Amino acid sequence: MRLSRLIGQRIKETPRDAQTASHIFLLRGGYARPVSTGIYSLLPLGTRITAKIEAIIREEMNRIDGQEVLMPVVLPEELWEESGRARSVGSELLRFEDRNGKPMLLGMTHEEAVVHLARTEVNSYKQLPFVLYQIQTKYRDEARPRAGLIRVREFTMKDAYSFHATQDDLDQYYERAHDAYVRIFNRMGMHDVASIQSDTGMMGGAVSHEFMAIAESGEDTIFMSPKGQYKANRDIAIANVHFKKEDPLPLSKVHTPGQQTIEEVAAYLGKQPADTGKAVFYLDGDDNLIFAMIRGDFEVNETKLKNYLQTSAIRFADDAAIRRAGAEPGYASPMDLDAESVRIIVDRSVAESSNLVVGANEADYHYENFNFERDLDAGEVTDIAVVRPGDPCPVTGQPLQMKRGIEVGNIFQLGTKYTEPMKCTFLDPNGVAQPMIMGCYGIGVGRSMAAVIEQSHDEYGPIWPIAIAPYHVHICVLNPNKPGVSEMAEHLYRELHNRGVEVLLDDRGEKAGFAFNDADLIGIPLRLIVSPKNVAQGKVEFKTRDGGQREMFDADNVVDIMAAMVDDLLAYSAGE
RNA sequence: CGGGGCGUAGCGCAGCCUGGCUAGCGCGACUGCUUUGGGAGCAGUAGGUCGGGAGUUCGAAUCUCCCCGCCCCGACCA
Repeated sequence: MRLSRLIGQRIKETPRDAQTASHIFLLRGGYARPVSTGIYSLLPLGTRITAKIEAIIREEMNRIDGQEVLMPVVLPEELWEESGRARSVGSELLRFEDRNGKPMLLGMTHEEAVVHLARTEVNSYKQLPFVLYQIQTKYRDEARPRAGLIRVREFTMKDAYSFHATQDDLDQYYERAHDAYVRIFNRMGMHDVASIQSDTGMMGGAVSHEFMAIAESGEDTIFMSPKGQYKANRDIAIANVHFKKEDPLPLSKVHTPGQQTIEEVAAYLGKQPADTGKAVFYLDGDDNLIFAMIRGDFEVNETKLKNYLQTSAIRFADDAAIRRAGAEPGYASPMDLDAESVRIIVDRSVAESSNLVVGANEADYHYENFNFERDLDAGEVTDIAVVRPGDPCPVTGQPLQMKRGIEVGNIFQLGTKYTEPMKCTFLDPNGVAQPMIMGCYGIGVGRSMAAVIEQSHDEYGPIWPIAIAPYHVHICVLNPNKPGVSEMAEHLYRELHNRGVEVLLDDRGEKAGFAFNDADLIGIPLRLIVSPKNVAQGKVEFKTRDGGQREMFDADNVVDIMAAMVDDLLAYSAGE
């Protein structure tokens, strides 16, 4: 490709709307353009990169017995009524009617569609297991798209679905899929990807992992032990905090005028937040009141609480609801509550600590020396705490580290969540109909491209790993009008192309600085520089985008050298 | 959905508070000449419903109201 013909302007100045590295460089380098909030067109460079990412994914999915299919983006709502998700998924799902008034929707994920396929094509245990995957557009009406391609509304996703006769078979395939994912992200050139335990959310199912590209701009928070023996999303992370048990002191009511927050009460009584108990009231989807109690120095993890309560949505309760249960906002106590109208959930931090300050259910009063076992004969004890950086790892006991990550892939064991309601069954050897057991496996393609930039860039632009770079070699031509220069450049361009090397030729004759800066922004890993000075000496200058190598090659053998180098690098990154 | 910011040429911005002639600047684009190893110089050219609508006014980019769009934080998120 000649740069003079390439569509997609480089932009010198940082666009006002872009903040993160990938967003800035995807716009500045001419890879992608915004069309609407969270909706982008890919320009030729971006399209080449995503095509290479998709090719890697295809190879690896085929290697683990995936069969590629293509399911529709537009689906009838009735299919989602069968699974129950027409009701359970909210406004993220874009719904509309076709010309006949039939309810339709845009697929945000394709469990229903693939189950529809599976049940029509497969009916015997002899056909199991099998794996279908597609690389297809998804639409989610995100409440808040952000950071360029990292969180968008319309996006390309590889989604795979496996179908099994037994849980054991699913377990085995799940491991293979996990290994394939590790290979895929390695081959893309992501150098820091963690597979972590995660919440299963609306997908349902029991076991799941998220693949997180570690990056400051990531929107997920991860806790991990220093050597990675334990890794989990903050939503479900646990810590092995030891709480101090002391001899219970007598319960006593103290006057705490105007002191409502944990900080105020602790300071007023000369104590630490860790010496207090915090009351947080929630309402679940059916407006049932939940009293969550946790030690004052912790926060309630709403995901853990939701999972424990087996409810899909909770929200903070208003003061009126709190008073109806007999509690006093700001001074709420777990004691003396109407156990009929409120469900009391007590975090381990409260149950296993002693002599805490808690509310007295009376304005301007607290109790000192609350002890759960002695003073409360109600409540369910569980872990509803948000892990904090430095809390002890549940596996090693070492301080947990907090990191940010971009979720580039995930894998779920769905079980029969979809196959049962949608009657996707097979006949087992005994002739008995059984629901198929399912797993699903996703990778965000555009998000992966953005994640690679987040992990691999400098102040000038992206530094593409060769496996997904839009081209392998970038030829900068300086002073093409001087004798022999453009001839040399055209010769290299032609010969490298004939050797199967993908070459971008900057034939514009721009000033050196201009050409180099564009080359940096395009980020192709290998660069050749053809200039009058080099041509006169029969040389071609070589350098790598990351600055690691810089060398003069003889013009006579530069084609051989470069072709071999590209082959070696590609083979290496493919793990061969 | 809550909070904040922004909308003037392809991009980045000034002008707005305190209304006033043909709405400016830098970059980019186009033409010509000169230049050529880290974003060149000179000369010239094109490019604008000042986000949209209504209102106030002799007069609105500027003031008022309504709407729309975009970005950031939060809520939410397979």
